[in-house]
Amino acid sequence: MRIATWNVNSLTARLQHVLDWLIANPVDVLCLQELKMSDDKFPLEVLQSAGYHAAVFGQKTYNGVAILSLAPVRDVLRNITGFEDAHSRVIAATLDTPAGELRVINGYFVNGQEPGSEKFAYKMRWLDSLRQMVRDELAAHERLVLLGDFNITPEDRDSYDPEGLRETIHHTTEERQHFQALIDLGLVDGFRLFEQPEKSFSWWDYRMLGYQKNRGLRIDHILLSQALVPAARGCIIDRVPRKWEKPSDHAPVVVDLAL
DNA sequence: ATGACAGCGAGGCGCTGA
Repeated sequence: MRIATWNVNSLTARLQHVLDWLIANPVDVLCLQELKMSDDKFPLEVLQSAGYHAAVFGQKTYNGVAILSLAPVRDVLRNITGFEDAHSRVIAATLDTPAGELRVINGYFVNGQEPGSEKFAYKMRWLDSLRQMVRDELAAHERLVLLGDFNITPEDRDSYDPEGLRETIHHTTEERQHFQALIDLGLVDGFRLFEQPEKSFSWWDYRMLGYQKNRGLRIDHILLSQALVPAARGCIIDRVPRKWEKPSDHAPVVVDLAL
């Protein structure tokens, strides 16, 4: 089965891209971030017509996440257990596969704006709470995927300018320690299980011809629990829709699992 | 230090994103 994550930067603005991409890439699961719409605006019928079930956690204007799945979803959780959050940033669900159940946690991680800011402090608190939730989820679900827009470059090679951007947002030691702490729970970066081209990124700034110059960051990730690693067959970033007219600034990331 | 894009909700620009 194939599982994908894509920050669409408004599902209203990107619905046709999502539908077109799904026709070309009929993945089993597509996790979306930055819906920027309330639940009542979610285009459930058109996605059902495309064959997908959906679990949605929307929000007007900002944030919002959803899990689309060919298989029905159950045991849906919204936001981080035990963490009061005004933002809709996390949705978790269980799917049944031929090989057994699979837990999926889809996150739109906090941006953080600038180290030292109140938003950065919120990002750190949010990451602390997320880690506790993932720890508990892993204890309950051996086969688990944590994916989404992490807003963290795990390593220097995940940035177009690691020296110039050192200790700026997405590049700080603190953020990278949080990423590593998630890995230390027993997760593996699916993308790095496989040989990848240098300068592989998943986001490019709209400004200053960022995409054309490949000035990007790899901040969208798919982490696999140890039990899933033997099933991993590949992981790619699909840059194709980033070249479409009026694109999201993020590209989809797709993992192929032999499940 | 600032702005460059884009989307949103206003409301004829400001906020946020990364």
